[in-house]
Amino acid sequence: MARPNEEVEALLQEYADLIAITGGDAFKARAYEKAARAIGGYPADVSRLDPAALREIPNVGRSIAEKVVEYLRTGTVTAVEERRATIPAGVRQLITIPTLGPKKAMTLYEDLHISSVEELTDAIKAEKLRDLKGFGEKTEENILRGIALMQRAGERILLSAAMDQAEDIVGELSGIAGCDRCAHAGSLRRMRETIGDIDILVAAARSAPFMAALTGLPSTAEVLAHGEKKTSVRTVKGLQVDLRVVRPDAWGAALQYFTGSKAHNIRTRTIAVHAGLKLSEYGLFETEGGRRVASRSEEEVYARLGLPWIAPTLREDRGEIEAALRGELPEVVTEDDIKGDLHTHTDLTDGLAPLEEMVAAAAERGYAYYAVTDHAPNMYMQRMTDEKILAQRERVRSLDGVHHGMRLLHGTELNIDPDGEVDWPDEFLRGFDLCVASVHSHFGIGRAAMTRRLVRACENPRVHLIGHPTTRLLGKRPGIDADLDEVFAACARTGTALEINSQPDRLDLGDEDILRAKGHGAKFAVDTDAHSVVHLAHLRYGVGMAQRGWLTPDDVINTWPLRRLRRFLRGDGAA
DNA sequence: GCCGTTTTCGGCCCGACTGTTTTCAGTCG
Repeated sequence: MARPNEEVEALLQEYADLIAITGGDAFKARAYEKAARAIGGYPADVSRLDPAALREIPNVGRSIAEKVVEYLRTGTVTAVEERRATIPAGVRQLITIPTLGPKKAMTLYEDLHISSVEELTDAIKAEKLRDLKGFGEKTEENILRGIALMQRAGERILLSAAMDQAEDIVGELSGIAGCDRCAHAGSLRRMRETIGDIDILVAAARSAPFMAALTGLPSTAEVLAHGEKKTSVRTVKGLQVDLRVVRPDAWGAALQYFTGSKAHNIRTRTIAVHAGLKLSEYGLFETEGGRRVASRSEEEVYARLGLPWIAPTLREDRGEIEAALRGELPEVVTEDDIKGDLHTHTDLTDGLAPLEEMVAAAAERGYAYYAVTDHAPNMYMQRMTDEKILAQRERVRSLDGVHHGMRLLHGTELNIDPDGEVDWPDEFLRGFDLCVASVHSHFGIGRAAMTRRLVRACENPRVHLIGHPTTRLLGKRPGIDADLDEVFAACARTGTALEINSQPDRLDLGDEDILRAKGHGAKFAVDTDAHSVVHLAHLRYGVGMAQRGWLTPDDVINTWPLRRLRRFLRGDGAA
């Protein structure tokens, strides 16, 4: 099951949505939203907290603490159930469509009895919406575009959500007697940004206990297939899970088989055929006579094909086979290589945790350095001022080196306006150790203007790093329209790094863009953009993207020792 | 509903954009 904090977060968020849709007090809805985020980002497991400790969480008071306790004890909350009963679940689905909020959703339900995305699509096609007050042709177009975007994401879910579910299942199966090995494979192991289904592999002499365990999990909603070698289920969240059980001596061949993309596997099997061999999930066999020549480990299988072990994140047939054959496979960056996070927030702006907690948690991760980069004034809602950021700088300086010698960088996340300008004048920006600059609004200014905007930001000598460069939100918002090749070239020319933002719904840059940017000679920073302590652990997903983009530690500035990083930030060439 | 006092109510992230409207509601960050 998901972390209890996340379950509670989802429940409170749903309650907030229901309040908003049914026209309840907007501040009350906001209060539940804030509490939901605070609990989702709270480091301690809420299911282990008593009511008094729950109220220690910011934005959690008596009423919400009681609801959390009720949920943890009974699995439901009466108040939420009552609201649910007043409105079909599909109406809440409607507000996930971009440009469609609670007010419009309620109008659609009350006036046209629309309570699903399908009904909404039909109503638009029948031109029924344009007669409603507040709706028009443009509204219809925007809604249709939003629906199309959601459907293109299809049934795939975010990498992080799939990873959580997979790790729960692997945890369960690993505890069963007779389990020799257990791991996730497939696109999840390759760290694709979204996941269609989860592949789990077990090595064991007997398969039955594992198959039974999977079908019996509380998260299993439906059994799609149930056999000796393979079992498939659908979870309550609608995700398909395929479990394969193989004998321990076939582990490596099975893992290789179930990890590679289809294209990568075709390549490896073809290599086998040319070598007089046959590769399957059970091993690498001689075509003549059928003797098994490799199967125990992936390394053994690849070696017998004349290849080094290839990192799972590279197995997409994007040139990794050729590179391996030439002995030019990159030593991709790993989570262990990352020496610090260069884009993080605190509760001075929209983060959840105070500076001291973020810094302490970062130090626990073993970082050598850590940058605090709260929002600058042009994100008006954050109400940043010169005084506030300078006061924070004093606090940052006082914490420098305090935890395990971890060094602190004081930075900010600037807002790139439509002209490519940023928040503060040059003189004030000089006071920061590090400036991230990001696009947060005006997404539709046109390709030429957007390209110019980003290039100008790169050319600003105070800007070190372009945050979430395309500003895409997976399944919600496409990336900006810009000539990215021109932007990447500007980054390489000016010594401005590109962020690989690890937030699971961003993963921005994505792998294809990373490959292109690397081709231009740009450098990168893998950051979490953490708004709470728990977000710091999202780094793994950004590292996954970096690997899929073939990046080595030398390409990633926050793997570098602080001295080299500082040279880069000062603009001394490519450091 | 939460928070912080000005201790028990009043304020709560605030401005911009879009598409509707004919002066503004809804959505977004």
